[in-house]
Amino acid sequence: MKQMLRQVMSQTIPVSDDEWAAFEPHIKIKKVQKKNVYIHAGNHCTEIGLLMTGSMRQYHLLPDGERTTFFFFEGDFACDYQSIITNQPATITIEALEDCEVLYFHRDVLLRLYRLYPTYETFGRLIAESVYLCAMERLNTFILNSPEERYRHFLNSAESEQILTRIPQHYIASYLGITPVSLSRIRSRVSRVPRKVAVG
Amino acid sequence: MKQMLRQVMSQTIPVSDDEWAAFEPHIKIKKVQKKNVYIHAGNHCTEIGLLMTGSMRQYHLLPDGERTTFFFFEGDFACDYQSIITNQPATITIEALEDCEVLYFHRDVLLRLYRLYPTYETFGRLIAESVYLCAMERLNTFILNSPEERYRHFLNSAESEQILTRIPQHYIASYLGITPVSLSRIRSRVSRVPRKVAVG
DNA sequence: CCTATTAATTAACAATTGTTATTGTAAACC
DNA sequence: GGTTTACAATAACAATTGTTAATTAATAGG
Repeated sequence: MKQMLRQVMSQTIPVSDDEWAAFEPHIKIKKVQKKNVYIHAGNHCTEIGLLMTGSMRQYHLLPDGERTTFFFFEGDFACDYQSIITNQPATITIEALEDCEVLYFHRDVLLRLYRLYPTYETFGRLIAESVYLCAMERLNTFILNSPEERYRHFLNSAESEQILTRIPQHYIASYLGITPVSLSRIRSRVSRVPRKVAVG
Repeated sequence: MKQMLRQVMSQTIPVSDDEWAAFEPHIKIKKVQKKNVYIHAGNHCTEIGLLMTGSMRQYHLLPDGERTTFFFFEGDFACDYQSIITNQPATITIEALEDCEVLYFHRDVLLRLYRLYPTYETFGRLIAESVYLCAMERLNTFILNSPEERYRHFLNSAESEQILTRIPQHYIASYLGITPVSLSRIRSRVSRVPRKVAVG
């Protein structure tokens, strides 16, 4: 079971047996039932979870409702990474959309491993870098594209596969930064006209 | 002169004398004149520059024009960090808005230091984390706020000080994800009405 | 100092999105 | 199975932004 975490980490950097031995005892397992909250906004996020089964939704609570900002599936690390980094209270809430099984460990375990093993420090850097790349890609779709372009872009992305089949549409709309009504309109527009292209 | 780089790095993590000695010889200086391009989109970005004097603008080239996505001032690291991380061609262009002096070093120098000194590896992680935090903060203003709210948010941010005094408004508009015309309208709206608040 | 160029404001109109409400559909629960 | 609840599609209207163009202001160069 815990080997799954080692395997996921190995996709980033190989972990030797003794490096793993220093980590393995600190890994725990929990279940989060559908509709239950895994990370609470306002609390300090101290644990990092690897989603084994199920799916989760991340959202911000605003004066006028919630905005969904991310989805987690099998093999994803679920946490408020900003809270992990800064040790400030979480600004987002993560809730289970399906029954979930989570491997998790305490933030401090990772910080200790950073100091003890160069491999983990490198792992930490590579994770931070890859998470940065994801953030920039997402940021760019907001800065460079209109909502309709963003939806088309989303359809062509690798992530859309899972999301389209497992996530309700109004959460997807929120994730794309628009209202459910607007997404529905865009969808009907997109299905009628393949693409708007300048013609010479 | 080069000590300035050491000082900037020390804000993140202290660098010992011999760690610095391994780095210092690889640091070079160049000048970039106003309106000249420092990083070219399409080229591999292999150098990381620390801006000593002057200011720069980062932008994407799109079919229908350019979108300004960042500004650099004294003490900022100027590079296409995505290109540095992935070793893929740069997607952004960086040009000098004022005459600039830049301390710079090759990407490979940093990668070698990562392997040789844990301190630099840790530095690399902390930089990646802090750059991630910036990206997320910016992303959130796009996801959670309307253009007008984004402008108000920008006015209250620390970065706005420098930007408002040294950057032309149409670049700021682009940076906020709107047209110059729209920013002008928002400004006149904002100056007339302090804020739109729900009243009971 | 004057001119040429670039930037910012304003206005009018088009296009898109947000908002609210209604209808139809699907899922969940008893 | 029938009811309730949640979800998606559609329509009508308001609000905001994009677009184009004209005017004014500021800047740069000779």
